[in-house]
Amino acid sequence: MRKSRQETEETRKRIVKTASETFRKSGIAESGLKELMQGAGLETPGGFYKHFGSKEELVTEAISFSISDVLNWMKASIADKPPEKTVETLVTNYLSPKHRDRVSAGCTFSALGSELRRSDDALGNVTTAGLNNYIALIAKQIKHVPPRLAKKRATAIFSAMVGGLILSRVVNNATLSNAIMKDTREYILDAQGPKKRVK
Amino acid sequence: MRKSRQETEETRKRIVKTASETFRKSGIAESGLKELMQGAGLETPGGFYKHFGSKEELVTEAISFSISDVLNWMKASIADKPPEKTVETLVTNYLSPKHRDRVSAGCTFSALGSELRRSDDALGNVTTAGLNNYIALIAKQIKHVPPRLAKKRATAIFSAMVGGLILSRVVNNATLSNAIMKDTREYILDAQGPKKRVK
DNA sequence: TGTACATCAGTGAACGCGCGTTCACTGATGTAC
DNA sequence: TGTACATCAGTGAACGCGCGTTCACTGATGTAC
Repeated sequence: MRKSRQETEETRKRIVKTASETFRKSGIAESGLKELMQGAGLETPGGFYKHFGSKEELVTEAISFSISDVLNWMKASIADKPPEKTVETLVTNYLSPKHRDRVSAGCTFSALGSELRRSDDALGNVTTAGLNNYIALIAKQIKHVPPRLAKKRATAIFSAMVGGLILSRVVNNATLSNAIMKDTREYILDAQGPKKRVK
Repeated sequence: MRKSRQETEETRKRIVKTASETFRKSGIAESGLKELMQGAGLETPGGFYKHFGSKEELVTEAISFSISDVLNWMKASIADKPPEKTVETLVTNYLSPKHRDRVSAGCTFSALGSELRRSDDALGNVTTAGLNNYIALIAKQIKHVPPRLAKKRATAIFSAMVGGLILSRVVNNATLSNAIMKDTREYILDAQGPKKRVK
């Protein structure tokens, strides 16, 4: 039952997309190929190897996809905002119950941060390049500050965003979870905001 | 070859300690019982069930142990410091190459953050209670500010610490890794410090 | 205090299970003329 | 444009492997008298 070139290409894309969502939701080691292939609409895991050489190869591609996907989502979210509101929009959307509760469509670093540490070279390059893009996007929104300092601040802000989201998901308690997001959001926006802060 | 009560107790403690280190280093799913038992000095995995009912039970106890252990390490690190230096000490030690490179002895939230999300009730309670203790410890160091605000700030600061450490470990590039820690450290201490900040 | 028996920590082999991967096969698609 | 053949996406069963867990067994430790 050979498939047309277009169908083959679509299947491949579906496998990558499904994998990127399943990995974020359940973890990489916990996501089996059988499950991934069924999620992509295939009956059996055997067909996987017509598209990829190994699971590791899919992991690299799926992580790369999800990192780009979320970056595009961030860019789109600020496209129609006035320049002085873009940092606030990025931070508020990131540290929101909606993002927290949609792990499978959310930020890769928050979803898989502690697993990506144990990655091979190819995947390490993908995550490193991806992180640089996120930092650069945030840095570009920080005005009235030299670019070097903007980048340093953007790095710290993204650290707080990732840590806040991870902790809000670890916790057993809805009130605490919301408080973590709110406190982190306000901390960033307060430090960032136009009003003076003393001490 | 029955063991004495004291030996049995020591073996149990060794299993918990080894497991807490191996989990942090390699992940929970990736750490097999055979490996854990050998790390604790036992020949075979069979003896495990004389100490624990299941792997899940050990996971809960090992995570609980490592969370307390790191909290004690933090408390000890500031015991001999003047009050106005304790926040700086906590942040600087946490966001340091030494901590980054010693995953197996380091903070549980940074080492396993994205895996702890998928935990059962018992483990969820342990991590939630643990996180509250970390936040309380930091909050107690923030002087000249009402306790409610100190707790909010401590929450955000710990988010930044965890996120910064995780990102510094994900990255492939030593320079970037060090920059993430430095930028996050300075961001926190600058917002926290005694000198005025405008904008 | 000494002896007889019960307990149980740890061994080592085995269990079923799901994993990633391989492979013979099918039959629609693509290619050559 | 039509026909004959080659290609290959996907199926389904099987592979070896390591997982968590179970269990009969051993022999030193603990208990009872």
